[in-house]
Amino acid sequence: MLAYTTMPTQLRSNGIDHPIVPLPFGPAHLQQISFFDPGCEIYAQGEKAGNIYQVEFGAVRVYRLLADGRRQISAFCLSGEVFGLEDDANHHFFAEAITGTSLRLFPRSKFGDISQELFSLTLRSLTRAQEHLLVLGRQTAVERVAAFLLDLAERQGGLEQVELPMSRMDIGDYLGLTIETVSRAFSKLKDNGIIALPTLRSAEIKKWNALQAMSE
Amino acid sequence: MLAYTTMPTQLRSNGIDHPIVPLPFGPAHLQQISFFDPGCEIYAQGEKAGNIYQVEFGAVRVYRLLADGRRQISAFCLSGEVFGLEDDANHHFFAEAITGTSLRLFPRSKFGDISQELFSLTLRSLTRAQEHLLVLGRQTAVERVAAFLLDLAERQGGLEQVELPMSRMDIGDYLGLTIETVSRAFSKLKDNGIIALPTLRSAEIKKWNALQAMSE
DNA sequence: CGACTGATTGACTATACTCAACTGCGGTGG
DNA sequence: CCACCGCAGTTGAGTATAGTCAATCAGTCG
Repeated sequence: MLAYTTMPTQLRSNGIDHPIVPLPFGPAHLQQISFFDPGCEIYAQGEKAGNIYQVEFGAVRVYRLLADGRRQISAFCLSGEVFGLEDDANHHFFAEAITGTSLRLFPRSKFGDISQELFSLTLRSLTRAQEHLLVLGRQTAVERVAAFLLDLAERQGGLEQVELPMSRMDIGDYLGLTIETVSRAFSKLKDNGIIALPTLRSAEIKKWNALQAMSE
Repeated sequence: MLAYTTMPTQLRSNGIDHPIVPLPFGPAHLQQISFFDPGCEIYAQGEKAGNIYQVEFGAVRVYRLLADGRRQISAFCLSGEVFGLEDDANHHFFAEAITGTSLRLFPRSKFGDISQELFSLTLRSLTRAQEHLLVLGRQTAVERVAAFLLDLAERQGGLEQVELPMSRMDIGDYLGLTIETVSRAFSKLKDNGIIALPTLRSAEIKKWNALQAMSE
């Protein structure tokens, strides 16, 4: 549950990392790199928002909580992806490392003008959130899981082997489902031969077309 | 179902409009104003995205469709609010006027640099979408309707009289519910004395605290 | 090897959906 | 001005999907 400023080498490779495209803004000497253990908090709701974060390797969940503990994960961030953009001085969300995670920090205050790149990243986040609204508002459990797997597969380079750094609980809280329903949806896809589940934390897409059809 | 470039005067006042804050970017001579009849399409999914739109008066729904016709409304836009921001050359969503609506158009191509204001608007849209994820993913039907009414009330200036320019179908497609469930939720809130429904297209908030409590 | 945690499966329940009947508001025409 | 019509909305009954609670299984780490 600690953040490091030196790199614990055993964290370097977890199978799902690939070369990232560094963010094109901000002078390099202003960028700081930090390491987070699994479960480690990156920022909390209400905290002052000062940085933008890019994942070097690892995975991050960004989420909100209701008073009674219900949780909605709004995004998983993988290598090369960016989070921490807020419309306010304070964070409205929590961010936590899922696995051992390395982050590149960009202090907002040090930016001069808003770059076209930063704007594009924000628009991409917006589109992603809006697409996810369709999933949560209008899709069944199996459709949500199918769409989730396709999304992850695409973000990991389109390989059929998909790594799942997050728990079933995380997936449920992302898809608006319980862990049992997530599990049943995985089982159904497996029973139909559409996916295989070689380990708990990976999936193999066997029938892309069928999965695509299920996600609509 | 038509768009005008002159103003049909009978559309001017529908009770929910208040003075808007004009967008602070773009020279005035580049801004164009258009009028849309109820149900009129403003843009379609796949269409080339060239403009940003600000609502002068009226109301707009922005939505996506699944192949089988299931619809998810990602946002309702009221006076002063902005939509049409896309991360791509083409629109990913549909936008339609709900009531008679006047829009101020800002051609993207005519902007020079990305202004701080435009960036802020985008971040606000992003936060709004992410907050809505929590509603769709983790709240019950009554909680969704309560949150919806509070949100509308706040955006209309915090008055207890809330105008509902959209149909129950629209509300359902925004909240991920059927019209029947929306109707039952309204009735439950009414039966508990939390709201009144003077007409089909308006609601009166009687017990703010109770409504707030129901929305969590 | 054993204990612990996370995941799966099963049985039952609750919430929201579907289908259908009915109500009432709003608009039109006599 | 009132009566009628049509459609949006409401209400009811039955169903289906996902949630809850509980038991079992599997993978991980001492």
